[in-house]
Amino acid sequence: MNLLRKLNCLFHYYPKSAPFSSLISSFTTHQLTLTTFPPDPQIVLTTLCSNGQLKEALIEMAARGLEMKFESYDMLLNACIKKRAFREGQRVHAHMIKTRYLPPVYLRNRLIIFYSKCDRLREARNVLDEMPEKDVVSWTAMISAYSQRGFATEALDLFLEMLRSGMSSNYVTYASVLTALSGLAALDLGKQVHNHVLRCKLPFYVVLQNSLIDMYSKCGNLIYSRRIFDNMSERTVISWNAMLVGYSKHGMGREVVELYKLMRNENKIKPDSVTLLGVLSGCSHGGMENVGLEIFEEMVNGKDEVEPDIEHYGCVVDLLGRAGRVEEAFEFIKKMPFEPTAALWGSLLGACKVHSNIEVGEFVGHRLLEIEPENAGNYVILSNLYASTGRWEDVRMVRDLMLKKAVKKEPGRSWIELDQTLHSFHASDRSHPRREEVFAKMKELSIKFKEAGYVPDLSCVLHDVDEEQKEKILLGHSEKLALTFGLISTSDRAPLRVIKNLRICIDCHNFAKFVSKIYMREVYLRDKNRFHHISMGVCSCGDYW
DNA sequence: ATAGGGTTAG
Repeated sequence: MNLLRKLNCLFHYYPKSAPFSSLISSFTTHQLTLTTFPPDPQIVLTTLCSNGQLKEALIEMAARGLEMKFESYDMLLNACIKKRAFREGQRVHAHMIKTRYLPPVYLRNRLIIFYSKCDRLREARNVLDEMPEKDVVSWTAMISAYSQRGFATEALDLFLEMLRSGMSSNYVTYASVLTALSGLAALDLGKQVHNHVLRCKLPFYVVLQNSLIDMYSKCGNLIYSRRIFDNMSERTVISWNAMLVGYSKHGMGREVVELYKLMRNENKIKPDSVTLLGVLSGCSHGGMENVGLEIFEEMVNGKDEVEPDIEHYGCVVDLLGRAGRVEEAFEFIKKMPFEPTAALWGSLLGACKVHSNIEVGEFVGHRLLEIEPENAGNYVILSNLYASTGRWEDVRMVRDLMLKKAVKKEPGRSWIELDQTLHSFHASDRSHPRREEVFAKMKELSIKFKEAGYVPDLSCVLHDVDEEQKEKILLGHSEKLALTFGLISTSDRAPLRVIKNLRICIDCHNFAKFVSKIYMREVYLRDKNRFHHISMGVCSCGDYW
């Protein structure tokens, strides 16, 4: 330990670019008083790696050529993982190949983890595919890499491949698979995995329980989440956060605040930054502005509490905006101790749209187009704002700007799970085997709903086409297709659960209300941000989202 | 060389 520190001090006397081995030989002659010289090369590497001196460590690696060992590679890779140093890690990998070193499973797993932490999933997958033998960690590391980055189908495919190969899973594998299912909101599949986990009679793992809480809430079944939460004999802050965020995403402000109070009263687990994000956004989505503002006030004044960071300030902008206090939100942004981010302006712009505040909205919108010109959503909201106040020339101006900048919108997709199968639709999708039935039903619904008072909101269509064409485009929106498909494929009164990868459009939201009212269906719509629970024509989001 | 891979937020 002392030696390490001494070695480290010595290094600073030499130019950093000098090859390491020459450096050592040069000072061994002067420093004979030091205890164990020449130093063990492993200790040299250890020191460099633990100091994060990657460049020097790589020079040492090159100098050692074939003498690199398991421990040396392990050390280097771990340092690269910690620093997310892609280039450096790649050189370590290349060194193994060049020296014909055959890494054992453990080291190959480190390579998979290294590549996936650097966001290089293809490289990670190559390592996995080339492994002569894999263990449970190899598979799990890759599955979780996919799940965490939103590649849910790839994660599931790989999980199936793992099962087929005869490898058995453990609780970490299940937790990763559940994350993938949360992303897809595949409730039935999630339940199946849950059942399987129960049958396996695994011991109690908090991590696994946490991912079950999250899976059920993201699949729209909060009752199950709460049941798991209540039955836990031991909880971590993540358990509380998962439950709080679940209520928040479902717009259940009262439950959020209640659970938060329970957490404070129990006084066993300390809230963290994520807890407060969940509570504040829960108050915002759940229509409890004043409670949220009070909690934020406590954060600002508190002593050993969580210190508010920019995202907490963002929640307050949301809170004020929702309450229609748009000017106040604007002033709040100007006074914050942080530089406002695009996301923060975006939330204010959303509030301006909902409350038709053209003065603030115009300023914020143009500001946003400057700092985030690649985000299509900004153009759409600003254009909708202009449309809602009849400023058609400005609508055209924004649309032209959007065309000029050629911003690409992530294609909207919606899906619905029936009999453990996900049926996915994009706008005006004609690929589904039952498309004819779906389109026939859509026409019927359009007429029926109009009689009941549905007015298509043409301002949701940005294309410059005539009204009839606009209505056609509107009717082809993916969430309407998925809803209609659900309606014709399930029994009367069965609830419908539709998921959309983007935020839901106002017209589709309204359309879903008519579905719920006229067909007496509970409609659960999950969009990018939150859940909409629509019942008898009324939505839990209070029409603000 | 018997661990590592894992859960919440956006």
